[in-house]
Formats: sequence, C-alpha cells, structure tokens
Amino acid sequence: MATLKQIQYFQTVAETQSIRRAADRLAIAQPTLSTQLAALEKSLGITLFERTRRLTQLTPAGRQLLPAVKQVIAQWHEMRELAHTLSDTAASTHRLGVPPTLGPYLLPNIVPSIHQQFDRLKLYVREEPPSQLETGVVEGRYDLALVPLPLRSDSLTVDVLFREPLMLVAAREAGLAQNGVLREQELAGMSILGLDERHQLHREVQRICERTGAVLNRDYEGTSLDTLRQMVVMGMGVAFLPALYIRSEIHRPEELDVIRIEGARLYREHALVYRPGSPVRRLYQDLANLVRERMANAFADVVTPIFDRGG
Amino acid sequence: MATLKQIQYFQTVAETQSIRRAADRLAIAQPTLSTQLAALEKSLGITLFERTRRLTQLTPAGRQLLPAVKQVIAQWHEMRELAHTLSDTAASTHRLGVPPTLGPYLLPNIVPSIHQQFDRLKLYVREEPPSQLETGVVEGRYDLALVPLPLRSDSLTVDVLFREPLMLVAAREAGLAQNGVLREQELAGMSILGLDERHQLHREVQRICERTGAVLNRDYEGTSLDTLRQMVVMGMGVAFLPALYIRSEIHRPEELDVIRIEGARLYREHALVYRPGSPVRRLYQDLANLVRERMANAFADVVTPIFDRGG
DNA sequence: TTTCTGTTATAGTTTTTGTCTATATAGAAG
DNA sequence: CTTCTATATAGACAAAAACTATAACAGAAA
Repeated sequence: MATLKQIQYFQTVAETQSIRRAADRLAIAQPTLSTQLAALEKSLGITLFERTRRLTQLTPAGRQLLPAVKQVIAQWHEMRELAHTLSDTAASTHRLGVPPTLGPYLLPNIVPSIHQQFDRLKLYVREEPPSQLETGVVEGRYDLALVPLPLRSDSLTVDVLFREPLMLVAAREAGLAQNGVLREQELAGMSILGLDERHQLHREVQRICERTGAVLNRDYEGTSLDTLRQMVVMGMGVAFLPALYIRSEIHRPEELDVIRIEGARLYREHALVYRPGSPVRRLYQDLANLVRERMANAFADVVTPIFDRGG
Repeated sequence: MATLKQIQYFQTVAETQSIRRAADRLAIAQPTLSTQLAALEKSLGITLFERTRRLTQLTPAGRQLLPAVKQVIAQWHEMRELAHTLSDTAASTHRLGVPPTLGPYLLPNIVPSIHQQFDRLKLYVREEPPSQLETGVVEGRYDLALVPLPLRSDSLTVDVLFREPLMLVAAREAGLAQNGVLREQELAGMSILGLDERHQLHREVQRICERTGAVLNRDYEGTSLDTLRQMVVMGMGVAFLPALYIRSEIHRPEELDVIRIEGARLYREHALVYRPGSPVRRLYQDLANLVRERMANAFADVVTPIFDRGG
C-alpha cells in the first residue's frame, strides 16, 4: 500500500531529478530512498523513473502520475493546516440548542460578547423544545444547550446561568396595574393564558397557578410567546411572560401593563448543559461564566445571575 | 506525522461511531485502533473523539476536520486509479519529436494505425530540427524522436525505419522530363535549390551535388519544403524533394515534373530513436515495427522499409 | 586503455512502529 | 451490586523503514 511518505519521496525525486539529491533534501540515506521508491513502483505497478548515472527522470507514466501525487500531498497539507487551526479548541463550530422561549430574546444580547472574547469560535444555533434539547445533547446532536431547570436527565453537566422572573402582563384596559405591583393573594381566581403543553413554560405557569389559586385557561393556549402576547392585547386574559421576552419585545407600554407579583417566587432558571465527557468542557464553563457576567453587567434589572451552584 | 492509514482509521471510526466496530470493519484489533487514533490525535494536536461507553462520537473540531480527511483519501484513491490505468505502458502520453521535413507528411499516414493498435496510447508531437531532436531525447525533453540518419550522438538506441528517395522536381516549362527519368550524369552543372543550412536536408542535398557535379544555389534558400516547391514552380530552378512530401503535397502534375535519377543513391534514411534506458523501449520497438509494416503495406511505391538493421 | 568519480542498487543490521493478546478500567443496564 | 460492553493500557512480537557498508556501473579524466 502506497504511503504518504513514499509519494512525498516520489515528488522530491521528480523535482531534483536525482535520488542522491532528493535523499539529501529529505534528510534520509540514499539506499532508503532507492528502496522506498522501488516499493512504491511495485505497489503501483508502474516504473516511475528512468534511472541513469547522469540523471533520474520521470517515465511517461510517472510524468502523468505526478500531478495526481501533488494533489494528494496538497490536500494533506491543507488538512494539517486546518488541524492546526482547530487545535485551538475555541476555533471550532459548536452546535448550540436553545428553547424557543429564550433563544431569540437572550442570544442577541450575548452573541456579540462571545465573538468579542472568542473571536474564532462559531455557533451553529437551532431551536427546539427543552426536552428535545436535553436528549439532543445526550445523543450528540448538540454539543451544548440552554435549557430551563429542572432537567430530566442527570447524565449531563449543568452550569446554572441565571434566574429569569416571570411577569404578569395584562391589557391596559383591564386596569390591573396599581403602581405596577400586585400581591400574590390577588392572583386567586384570575384566568391565566398559557402556552400549549409542549412548552416547558406551560408547566412552570401551571405550578404557579396551583400555588396562588389562579386558574390556567386551557381553552385557548398560545403556540409562542408572541401569540400569547397578542392574545393578551386582544383582551383574552392575562399571562405570565419571561422578563427577557418582555425586555426584548414589548415596546408599546400604552397597550400592556407589566406587573410584578409581590412576595411570590415567580421565575424560571436557565442552565447551560453539555456531556460530562466533552473534551472542551472548560470552554463551555468559560462560556457559562461569560453569560453570567454579561447578565450581571447589562441585565441586572431583568435577571439574576447565579455564580455559585452548578458544575 | 499523520499517515494515510491513520486518517483512514479516523474516517472509519467517525462513520461507525465506535472504535470496536471500526476495528472489525478494518480487520484489525481494537487496541491497535485505539493506539493509532491516540497517535493521530497527538500528532494533530486535536482531540478528535469524545469517547464514552455508549458511543464514540466526533468532537466539534473532529467534525470539521472530517471533510478535509475525506478529501485526502479521495485524492489518494484517484491517484491509485490513475496509476492502475497507467500500469499499461501503452496508456501514457509519450513525447514524440519529428523533423519539419518529415513529420507533417508521414504522421497523418501512420497515426491512425497507431491508435488502432494501441488504443490508449497518446502522442504529444513537436517539430524541431533533427539536431535538436537528438539532444532533446538525450536530455529527456522527448521520450522518442524520428530523425534522419546518421546520428551525431551514439548514446541513443536507433531503430532504422525506412529509406525515402529524394526526387528531382522541375517546372513543367523546363522540359527536363524525358519519360520521368534522368541519368545521374545529366545533373552535372545543374543549379539546385535547397533549404537553408539549419535543415538536415541541406547537407543531404549538398552531398548529392558534390557527387554528381550539380551546383547548389546558395543565393536563394527555402525555409520549408513548401517554399522550396513554390520557388521551383516560379522557375527559379530545380530542387530535390523527399518522396513522402511529394506524395502528400504535390497534386498538380501539370505544373511540376517529378523526375527519378537513374543509378544514383538519392535517398535519406529515417530512424526512431530513444534512450537505451527507457523502461518502455519494448513499446517503442513495437511502434517502429508498426511504422515499417505500414510503409511496406501502403507506401511500398514511395519508400523502402528496413527491417534488418538497427536496435 | 585504465583509473577516478559520481550515481544507484544490494546486503546485512538496527531501530522504529504497527500489530497482536491479555488485562485493566469504567460507565450503563439489569 | 453484579454483569455487560466499550475503551485504554501493558507487554510481546513482527513487519518495515531506517542506517552503514559495499557492489555495480557509466562517464570523465588521466
């Protein structure tokens, strides 16, 4: 079987037109080169060189094979160069999964920071429901994912990132907003609009309703945060929406009231997860820290970064 | 240094997502594959796989390196295929040199036969003066050449091909042609037009003139057989032209007389030459025979093939 | 001619490395 | 907790790629 070394030898002999000079340039002994050349010729079934005392030159067949040989070597060098580039772990493309209720409202705020700190790192981002993200990471379809806590699987490494409040959103006409705050008890009996049950947010809101006595309206369920907002605007009820969504998408306060619920633990928690065996987990930890810091610096009024737990 | 074997191993593991299965498919032991993979990773400075008990999958860096690796392997296969094709010696392109006073008038008659017998052989043909053809073959710029005898160098193998008469050509008005034949003595004093001295034919005609007492007109020399013919047509004198040229190019007998000289050895001899060390000399001998046979079969009235001498 | 020089080929040896078997180790599943 | 399965490690062995020394040979020089 022809080896890369052998075809490099071939190329050098073709260039120098001499086995002796080629051996010098390759820093090997001349007999070694003669032997390897003979082995290559045998394995290819071709006489590549016409050896005379004066010079060693290509046969017609060898001459025509040379470009193909150069191609192989060129591709090989290209591969090595790429490998060298990739040897910086932060120079690869990593597959990141995000939930649809978080990704579009968080990523625009942190991706620039990521590219600033890891200038050669690339992210391939896909949206999916959190449960599929989890299995996606376990099965290797993703390298890492943003998911809400708690996780189903316990085979993943979890870096908790931050706590994101859920705010009550009501149409302005409803007149619910007394200086933007309601007490928990006032939620009792209220009809709450939620997302359909494939979303993690459905369960989170359900839990809140159970605790506060509010009633989750299951007749009409939104398929996205945007439709949910539209339903609120149209007076179909009130809804709990994540703080990052509100910050990102609700720019017309004249239509909607955003109300904080006093005393209640109304929030969800997001984490970055990845396989414990990932050879680049250090990089992912760095990414997690970067997200926390970015949240602490620019979004302290919206979310609460969590530095202690997780890992 | 990454070897071809190693990158093939890499590809197989990436495909099977398992070192064990890849080892089976490659028909090697699993530890062998583990160590070779580790060696490859070390030499590239990249962790290519994330090894877990369940499955062995690519890291982000490995995933991005894979296409480059496939390229290398693909190019390598292509090279081997080409080598296989070329292993038939008659499947290569051979560089053939021809003199301008022979090539255009001989090759059209033999190239079809060559392609018939050696259907995958290709000829790259260039025209040059015979002396340059000779050194061209010695120095390796040509693989083989058609040259007139005698040769200057004695370091080449010579396969004599055939003898080509030189015929006297005169304008019709000159009225020289008594039934198309002249005796040698009648040449004495005649003014002969020739090619310039860079052509071998110049010397050949010069020799003939010395022997017969004809006078070589050096005031006007042709630069090609065609100009020489035109000079004859225009009544500037008579000229010796090779039989194959006449057969090929002179189609208007009303303008020119073609005259055979009785008793004189007026001919030139052509040979096929190549380096004695050429690994494909057998093929060249076959080609020489093919030319002789073709001449014997279809041009016996024009030239005399020579089977005995040479080699 | 003979000798000298420079080039490639061959022989024999050593070193390297690829491969094997046997076994350790560690998750995942029962 | 044990068993199963996958990969890693250790040590032995074999293949092959390297070296040194030398032969063979052509061309140039004496």
